[in-house]
Amino acid sequence: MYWSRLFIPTLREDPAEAEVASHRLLLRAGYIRQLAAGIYDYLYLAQRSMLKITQIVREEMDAIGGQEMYLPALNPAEVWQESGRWDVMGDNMFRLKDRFGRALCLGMTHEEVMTSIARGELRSYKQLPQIWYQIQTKFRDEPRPKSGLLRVRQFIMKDSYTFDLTPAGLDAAYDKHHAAYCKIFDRCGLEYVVVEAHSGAMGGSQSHEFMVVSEAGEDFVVSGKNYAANLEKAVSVAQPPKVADPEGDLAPEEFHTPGQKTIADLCAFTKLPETSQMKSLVMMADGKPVLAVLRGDHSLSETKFSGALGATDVRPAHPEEIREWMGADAGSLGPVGVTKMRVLIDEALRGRRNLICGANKTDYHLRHVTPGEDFKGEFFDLRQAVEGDTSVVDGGPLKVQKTVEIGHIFKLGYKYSESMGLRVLNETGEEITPIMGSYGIGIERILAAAVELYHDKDGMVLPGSIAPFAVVVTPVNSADEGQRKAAQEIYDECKAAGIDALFDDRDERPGVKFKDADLIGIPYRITIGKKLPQGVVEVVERRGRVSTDVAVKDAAGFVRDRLASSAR
RNA sequence: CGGGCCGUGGCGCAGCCUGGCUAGCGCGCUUGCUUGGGGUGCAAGAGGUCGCGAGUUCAAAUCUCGCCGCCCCGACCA
Repeated sequence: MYWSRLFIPTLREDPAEAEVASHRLLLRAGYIRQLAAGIYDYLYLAQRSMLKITQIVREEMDAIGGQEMYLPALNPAEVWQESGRWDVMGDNMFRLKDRFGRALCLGMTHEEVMTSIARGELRSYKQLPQIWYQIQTKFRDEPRPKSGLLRVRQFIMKDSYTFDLTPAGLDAAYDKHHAAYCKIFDRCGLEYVVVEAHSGAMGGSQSHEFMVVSEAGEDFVVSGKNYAANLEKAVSVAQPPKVADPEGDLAPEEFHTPGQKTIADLCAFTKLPETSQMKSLVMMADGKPVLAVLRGDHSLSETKFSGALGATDVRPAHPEEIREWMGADAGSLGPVGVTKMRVLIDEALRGRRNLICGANKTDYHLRHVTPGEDFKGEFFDLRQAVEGDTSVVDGGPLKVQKTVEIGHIFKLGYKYSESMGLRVLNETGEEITPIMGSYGIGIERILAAAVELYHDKDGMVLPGSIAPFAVVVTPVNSADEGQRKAAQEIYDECKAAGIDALFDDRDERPGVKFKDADLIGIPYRITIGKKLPQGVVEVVERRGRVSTDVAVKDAAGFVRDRLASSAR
């Protein structure tokens, strides 16, 4: 392609509204433009990258026996009502009506539609297993779109769905996807971690997330040498208390704490660290109050909490509810004497003695409170892991990092096949319900995550497999006929060698061409300049800016070999 | 949905507080010359309903009210 004929609107300055690196660079390098909050135009360069990414995804999905389809983004309400998700999805679902007033929505994911196909067509065990996938646009009315392509309202997803006869079959399909995802992200040149995750509104049992560590991310991952998990789900060993508990069977004792509301206040007031305090949180679980008691320096994992209760809808109680149930305001709450609700105690408080907590009387607290003795409750692991905890696997240190989710795999179980009536006959002629899995990859998140991982002050440093072009051929002086001619020849040879090449034939100063090539992140640049009379050109690798002099006739071959060796 | 910032040629910004004359600056864009290894230099140009609507005033980019949009923090999040 000839750059002078292309639409690559690079900007000299950073766009004001872009904060995270990938957003700033994708705009500046002319990959994308914004149409509205969370809605982007993918211009030529972005589209080229996306096509390369989707091609990798397609190849690896096909390699595990996936069959590509293309389903409607416009869905009738009925299938979503059948699964129950018409209500569950709430405001996150874009909804509309057709001219006859029929309810429709824009698909957020396609379990329902895939299941409707399956139940209409699959009749026999002989037809299973199946792996069906598509690469298609999804719509989610995010409350707060942000960070460029990282959190948007319309995006492209590879979503696949598996139908199996048995749980063992699902395990195999799940493992195939796990392996395929690793290959996909490896080929895209990403560094990522795979973590245990919770399955949220998808339903189902087991789930893993594929995460790229980045400050621009919004999901937290806890990881150590032999362990990695989503923050909401991670289990860990808490740091020991900073101060040993007072010994003996001391009775709870009320003391006046005017204006001391937060744990930090109490630490200062009592001269005891956070680990000697207990915090009490009133939660509403499926409409009923439940008290959660945690160590002062820990916070509640709502995922673990709802899991412990088997509850589906969990939220913090409102101030009025707290007053109604506890007779005191948040800031003076405690578990002693609480009888009207279940009390859940975090495991980190097991065996502790004579701690401090609220007295359920505004401006009063209790000291010498022992869990299990001075108040009763059920012990569960309820807390979020924190930096400084140690691993339950090997005792090693754990860290908490921000990450971007690029893929997610779920064992769905029978949720959709059951609710939507998918059945096949088995070998003995009995009706059985197939078991399902679902698996997603965010296509533009791969691009955005790659930019987050690989950039420098001059622009993107994209992996060759997903860069919009593999090489740019740059004559330094466009007025120099010899340089131009040699550049054209090298460009032609690159094309003949099957390299995705770009010819910078613009009548620009060399600085402009170099800056633009750096900005848009093309992995290799062949510079034709002052060494041409000696029959030499330079091949500059964007990553690391390594420059190699090569003979004109060897330039295309050199780049081809470098690309081949860096693949995978 | 709560809190905060912002909205002025394509991009980045100044002007607004303290109302006043042809609304400025840098970059980009067009034309000509020039230059040619890291965003050349000179010259001449084009391009703006100052987000929208009401109000105050002799007079509004500037003051007041309402609305819209966007970004950031939080809530939320397959």
